[in-house]
Amino acid sequence: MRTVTIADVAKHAGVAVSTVSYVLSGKRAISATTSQRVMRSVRALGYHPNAGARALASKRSNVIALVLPLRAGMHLPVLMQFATSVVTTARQFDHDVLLMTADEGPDGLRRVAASALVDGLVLMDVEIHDPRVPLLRELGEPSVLIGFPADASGLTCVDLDFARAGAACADHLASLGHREIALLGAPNVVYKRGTGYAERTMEGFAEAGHGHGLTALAWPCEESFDEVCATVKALLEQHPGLSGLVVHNEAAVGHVLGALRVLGRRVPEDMSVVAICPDDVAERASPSLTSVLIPAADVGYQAVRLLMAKLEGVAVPDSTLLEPRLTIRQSTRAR
Amino acid sequence: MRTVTIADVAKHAGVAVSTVSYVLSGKRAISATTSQRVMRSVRALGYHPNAGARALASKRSNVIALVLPLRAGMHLPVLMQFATSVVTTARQFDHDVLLMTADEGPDGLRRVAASALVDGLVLMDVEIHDPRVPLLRELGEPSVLIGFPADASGLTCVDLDFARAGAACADHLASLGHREIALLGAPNVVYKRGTGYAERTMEGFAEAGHGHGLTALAWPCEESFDEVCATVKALLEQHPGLSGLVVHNEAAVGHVLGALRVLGRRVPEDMSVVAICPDDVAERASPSLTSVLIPAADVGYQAVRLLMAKLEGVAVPDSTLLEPRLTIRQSTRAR
DNA sequence: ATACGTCATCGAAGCGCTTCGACAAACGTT
DNA sequence: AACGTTTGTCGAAGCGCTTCGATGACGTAT
Repeated sequence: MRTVTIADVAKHAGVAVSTVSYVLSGKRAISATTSQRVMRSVRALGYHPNAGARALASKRSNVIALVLPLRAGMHLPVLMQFATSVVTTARQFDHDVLLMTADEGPDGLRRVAASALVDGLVLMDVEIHDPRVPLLRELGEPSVLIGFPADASGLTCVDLDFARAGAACADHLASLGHREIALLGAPNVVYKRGTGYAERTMEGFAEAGHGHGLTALAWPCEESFDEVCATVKALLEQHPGLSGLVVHNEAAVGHVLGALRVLGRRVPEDMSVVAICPDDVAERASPSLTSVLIPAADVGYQAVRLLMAKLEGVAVPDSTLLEPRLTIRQSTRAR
Repeated sequence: MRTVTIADVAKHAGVAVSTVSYVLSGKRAISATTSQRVMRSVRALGYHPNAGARALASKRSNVIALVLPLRAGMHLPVLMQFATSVVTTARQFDHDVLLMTADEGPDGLRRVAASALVDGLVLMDVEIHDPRVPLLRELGEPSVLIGFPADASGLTCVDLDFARAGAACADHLASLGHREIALLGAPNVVYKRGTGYAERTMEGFAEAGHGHGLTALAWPCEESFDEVCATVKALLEQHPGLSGLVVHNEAAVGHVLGALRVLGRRVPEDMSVVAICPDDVAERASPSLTSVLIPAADVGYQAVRLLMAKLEGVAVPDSTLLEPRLTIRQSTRAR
């Protein structure tokens, strides 16, 4: 069973090959009757355009690359959510997604760009000093970054507004009358690496806290139960008046609750807890956690939307920040 | 800056286009001197073959599809590990990976196959009655499944040997002298759906347990802390002599430890716990957990390796089962 | 010397599609 | 009635690559 080509469709419909092409692409006006006849033939023969031929002739592959970093301490579930939303959105724009990991290094990006395998790139989890960024500038390939590098000039970036997410947590705790609050963040290695969102959350939290006249501390936090326990214990010893805790570390959030339980602090009676994490994690905890969610699906959608606009030659804003949304559950209460 | 084509390379090296092609593909003998001259030109010009043209002429896109299901209760981190190992391995074979989600339905698979966008498919997380399987048969596209459907005849499948994983846990607990043991598995919905690996683990566990003359129970387990707590409590009340627990539920494993703590059972003094989960989760717990790990990276590697063999026309075994490996840590001890 | 492989290379014919210019037919304008 | 404009369709020229058969230039056997 030879595969069906556009010539087969043309013959079947009794028109020229180019007419079939124009019916399918809509790039020239074709009469309704011809158009219908062609479409009927397309369906009758089960025609699917050959991707390679199309790419060769049109200089568009209708594929975008999704470039994942492969780093320690990354939050796999959230990455996965990003990825699926990028795929789903790309399909809505009639594009497919090529999955790349950054471990192939710069050459990988160079390769897919130069071979015209992809029309554009979405880079996930971009850091302050991300090695992929200079290369991106050099390639001049249409791209969208998820996250913000130090120098974002000339690039298109999308992310949750982590500063406001941190601030929202502080605001919420302040409004409940808490006077001493703390943020437990990512493991130390993440800050050392210069991960923008982690730092921005801390800054937003501290600034908002101080704005309300509160004591607002920010500590990194490792992810094993024992280390979390030790950190929480030290925190409570050094600041006995602490009554509000923000956890920005998905892997540690369960352990923080366990640690508080072990240390005899009830949530929310003795300690209010806010998490920055996906909703399912917040809901699975006991008590369910007041949280700011990371809108992975929306970020992925926006990234693809912006990339598609760029591919169409439409100008897009350099920077897109998504509003955080705080959901109140059972883990916070007035002091 | 026009992109460099094979004709540019040929001119630069003073040879015919076809000679360049043969140097690059190695499909015909080319003298060492010519070959070197061509390679020098390739590097000098920074030539990368156009993927579309290559695919059109050779009928091979050098891209494989990775098809993810999108279901509730899936272990996102494990999926992600699979995915990255598939990508990495594919690159070793000079292939790229197109990421697809099953939510596009059968038409998605049909589309990429018919359009020659991909040379083959890797389907992840295949279930007993997976709707993608009949379609796959119909398409006749080279493919490898991760997981086992009810009828695997004529298909190539890879997976961890979950039955032996369950058995390994039971064996280990039996060897430590435990007489009443239980398995806490996936949420009920997963079994209802007919998820092969979950059922096979249970069966392997129960069979091995009974083989050792033990009482071996298998319960499903929801993933919220409160439900885990209730389940563990009920289990202990109904079976006071229980001294060994196997947890095959990544999301719940932390909660199980928390529940035991709350219920006043020490691990491992009062209760030995074995987990079936990735190493990092086992190591992050307190105490660190004796575990059977899901060899995601190896499964991904094997899947791609098998697919590449099929693409080369080499016959491969229908079924590849990976041996489980049990790592002893601090959560189990002799009774 | 002649015929015959072997080796290295070339030229040309596609692969299946898009797109450009051409062109007839149908329409509106004066 | 003669002339521009649209409108709808066609044919042909590529896009950049692979691959097949042809062609010399050799070395070796006759």
